Amino acid sequence: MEERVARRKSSAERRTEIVSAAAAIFASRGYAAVGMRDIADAVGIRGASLYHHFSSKEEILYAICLTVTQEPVEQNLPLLDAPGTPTERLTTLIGAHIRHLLHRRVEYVVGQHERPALTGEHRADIDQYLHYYNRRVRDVLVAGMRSGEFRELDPGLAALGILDMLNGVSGWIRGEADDDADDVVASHTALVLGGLRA
Amino acid sequence: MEERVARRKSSAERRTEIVSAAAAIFASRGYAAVGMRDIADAVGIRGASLYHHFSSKEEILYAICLTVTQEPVEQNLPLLDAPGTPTERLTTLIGAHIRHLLHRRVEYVVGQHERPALTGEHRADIDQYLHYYNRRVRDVLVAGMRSGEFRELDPGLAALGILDMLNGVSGWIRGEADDDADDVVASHTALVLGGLRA
DNA sequence: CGAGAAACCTAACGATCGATAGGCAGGTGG
DNA sequence: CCACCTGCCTATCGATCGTTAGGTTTCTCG
Repeated sequence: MEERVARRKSSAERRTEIVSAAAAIFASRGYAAVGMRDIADAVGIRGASLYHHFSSKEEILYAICLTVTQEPVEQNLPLLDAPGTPTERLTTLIGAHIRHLLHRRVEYVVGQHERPALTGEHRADIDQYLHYYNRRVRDVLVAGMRSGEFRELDPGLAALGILDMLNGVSGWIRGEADDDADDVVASHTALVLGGLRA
Repeated sequence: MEERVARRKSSAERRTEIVSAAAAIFASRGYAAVGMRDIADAVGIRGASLYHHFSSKEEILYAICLTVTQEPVEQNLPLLDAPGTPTERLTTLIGAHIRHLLHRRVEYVVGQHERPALTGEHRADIDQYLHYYNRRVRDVLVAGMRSGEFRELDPGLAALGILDMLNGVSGWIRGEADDDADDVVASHTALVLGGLRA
């Protein structure tokens, strides 16, 4: 038996533990319907003790939202700078986006549903990441239209439509393994690039 | 001056007034963060008086969710039964879907964000409408694949992707006039049917 | 015009919320 | 070994929540 006396956790450990536990509860019951005591119960401490790690409930929500806006900007967007045609770069991005979303599924659900609950400053921060991500996707569409690979569509509307389709995956996908993503990545990539028409 | 003494409103008028006022507040601040007194203020009555029209706060949310699930089933889906090729019928549906969404924009925002807050029975009702709508869209995709108009894709995944893209419009569209929808309908229809590729 | 229904009111309930104050214990560096 | 910091505790605050009880005003219809 590897059982030990419950070791005291470091601050960094607790923070990530609280964030992921809160994300799971927020995702299933909604941000405002969850109390600090509910979050505390999930990690085995008392409600008031949460304030040693976060200064408010909204700070926890902010941390969750950051992982689904800052991380994609820092991890997915560099793929758009790699060499290759716009088609190849967009294909790579779609795969990375869906796989990241699968990896942080509950956080995406919270981020998409509870953003209006953020404070002004925090809300502005998150919106800035989202807006930048959107702009970079639009830019690769513009590049593809210039090169003649893509049809002439309104690049802003197309980028919004594509991202809505990708982010919507978090609402219905089951499973968390990378294998579970393969079908969705293949289908959505084909749909975005070629549409339904035979 | 047409100003009259404030006339007492009929029950039916008040109900729709409450629902649309509540939808607007729920959309901007979130369901759980809004109190019955906030809704009452918006229609010029006291918090307790709301209970003469709805038996609970959740009943108001349920009424909002119904308008964005029942109405599309009853108004949009019959278009799929009209004569025409799958391409024509899907095109018609996309236009009707986006225009209905534009007409009930705030209600869509609430319906997509606050569905988890519904009670078991009400939640099941709403999910049933959504599931049926999804199935009918998938069916027209299957019909198109059989006729050779559409490529061979997983029809379930494609239907989910297309509906995510259409419903996502409620998150960023501005304006409520039918003219504002024309560009979005044209762009999204082209994207779904033909994809990005030239 | 009068009676009853309908719409709305004031007042208040128990519960629960986010957050604070102050104390206790266990791990750590001098 | 002791002082200290840190992670967590108990206890509690004031505010606000959804909802109910019971009275008052306005409309409607015979």
